[in-house]
Amino acid sequence: MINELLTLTLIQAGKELYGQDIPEKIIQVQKTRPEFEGDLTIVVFPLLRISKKGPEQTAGELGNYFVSQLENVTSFNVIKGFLNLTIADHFWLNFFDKNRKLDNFGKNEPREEDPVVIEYSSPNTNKPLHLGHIRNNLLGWSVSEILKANGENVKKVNLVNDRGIHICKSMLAWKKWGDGATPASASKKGDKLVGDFYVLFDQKYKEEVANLVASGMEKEQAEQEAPLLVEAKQMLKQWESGDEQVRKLWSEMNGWVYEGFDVTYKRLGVEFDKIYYESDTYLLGKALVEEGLEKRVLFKKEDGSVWCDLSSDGLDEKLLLRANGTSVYMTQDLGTAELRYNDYHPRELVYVVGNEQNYHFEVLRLILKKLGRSWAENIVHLSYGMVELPHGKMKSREGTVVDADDLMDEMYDTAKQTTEELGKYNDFSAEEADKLYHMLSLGALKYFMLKVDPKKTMMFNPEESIDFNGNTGPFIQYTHARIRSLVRKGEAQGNRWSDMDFKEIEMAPKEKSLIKLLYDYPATLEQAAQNFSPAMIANYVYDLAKEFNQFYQEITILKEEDSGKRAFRLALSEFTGNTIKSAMGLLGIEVPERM
RNA sequence: GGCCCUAUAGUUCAAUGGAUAGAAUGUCAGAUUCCGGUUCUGAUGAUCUGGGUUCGAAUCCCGGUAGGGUCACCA
Repeated sequence: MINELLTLTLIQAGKELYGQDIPEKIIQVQKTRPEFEGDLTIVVFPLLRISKKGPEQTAGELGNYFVSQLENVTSFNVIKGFLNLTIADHFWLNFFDKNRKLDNFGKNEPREEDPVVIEYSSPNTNKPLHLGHIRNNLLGWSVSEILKANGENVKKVNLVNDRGIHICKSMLAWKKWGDGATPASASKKGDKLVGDFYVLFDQKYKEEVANLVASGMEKEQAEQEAPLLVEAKQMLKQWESGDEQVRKLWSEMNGWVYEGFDVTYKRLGVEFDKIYYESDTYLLGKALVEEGLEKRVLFKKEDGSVWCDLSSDGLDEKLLLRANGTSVYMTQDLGTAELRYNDYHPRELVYVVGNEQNYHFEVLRLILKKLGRSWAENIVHLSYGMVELPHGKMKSREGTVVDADDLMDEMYDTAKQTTEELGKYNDFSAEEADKLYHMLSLGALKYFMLKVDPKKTMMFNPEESIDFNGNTGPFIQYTHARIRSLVRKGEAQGNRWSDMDFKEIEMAPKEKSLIKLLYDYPATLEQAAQNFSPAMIANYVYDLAKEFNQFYQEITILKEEDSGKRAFRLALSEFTGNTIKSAMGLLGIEVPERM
């Protein structure tokens, strides 16, 4: 890497010119802004205390040193405190030649080490997946791929919340009013069917509460004592005590939900190495609570409930077991974390969970530490922002929830319509066309959601998300298709470039800037991995596509008369296309050969 | 109210403490003897507010304003 070389040389310069050690921290090597001459820039302001001279003079002395010491630095210029270095063409061409044919350009070989376990998706089984889950799933999947590409040993896991009062509500509604309906009989996805009964429960429950209030009961009491809720709670108890009838219905309805989820997951293109179910793990947390009581990390109140006192950490008391001995969310999560640690001994346990649960994870880590689990420090909460709609938050009561399947359907239709209007490839078979529309619609959706910094709340505008112009997935997919078309034509024309040597070629400015951008891919990938940020990849690949389009617009390729230049440009195009494909792949986005 | 997070062109997003804050979209004006016009070029337009630290602040610190999250024997 040229940056490291420059850094080392600068340290050497500090010794030779000023007799001092330059701390690496204060060295800043950055890309030269396009409006200035040069390729890489060293900011000299921080070095003034080493040189004890003015910025211009320091930069000048350093510039001379670089040129005299490094063959790859051909010239320099100084503007204010910025030392702009020009890197030799043969350096860029050498990079180009060495990397253009690699199929793993920018990626690292897998390292043999303890895994990074990434939990994402984590659905409840009482309702279908919606827009919020989509951000979660896309993020989790993409971050996993980015870490893998960076050489990490990654395990993707899902934690399904398959037990609790919520699923009992759906079950109860189904028993009362379902009339034996199944996904097959209702012609409905299983998750949708179960979700419908959850909604139905809520309606009927509210009616009951309203009636009770009308007959004179206090609202609070009515909410507690409504027969439906009492019955649902009863059902939960039956579930916990292993009642055969309840368990049977529970398995059956959850089975429907999983079939439905599988369809959505498959369409989204996500998958998992292992799926945990809370029904299997919720008891483990109780063992940890026992341990905590013995170690006096936790305490029991008079009513039998168990708590953790976190006031010395600036937080409140946290409930871990209810007075009736049943476990809560935190209890389950403690157990799941321990199980997962035992399963994998991971270097890092990453949880892709919305930022509304920041407090939860702070507490989780604290309690595990108090229990003496040193690996609690390896818990990383990849906390992402909420997805908002132009008219505010999604609210199920107001019917503004954007359903995942519906959204993908709409995007598919738009992709189809847009492509048909252009009418370029009417020779596609129905099957090919279907595949293309799928590719484009998911490309638009995934790119739209992943290009935003995960930490930030994002605005989801359905109309803009299916746009095909500007900073969008289809724009990049189009660029790729165009490159592939170019390459095919280049080959058909009889050009051959794979074994050619381009070290002596003279680069046009647009060619050089494209190569320089390609050079950035490995470092970008590394940064994206460090920051768990698919957005960095998305922004990079957009820049790359744009840079290519400028090159393409400005420079003749197939009609270039010099066969060497023609081959070089085709090779550069092919390399760019491959890098676009690679980067988009990390976002879970496929790119077409034709569109 | 306590704690946490956020605030950048009309809008949606960028910017390891570094040069004149970049894109997209919108609006206006242009480009094709061409290799795919879902492209390219130009114009327009922004750091919430007041202090502080620094050679240098959108970025770090303090106060204010506005918005969001969270503080359940829900998950």
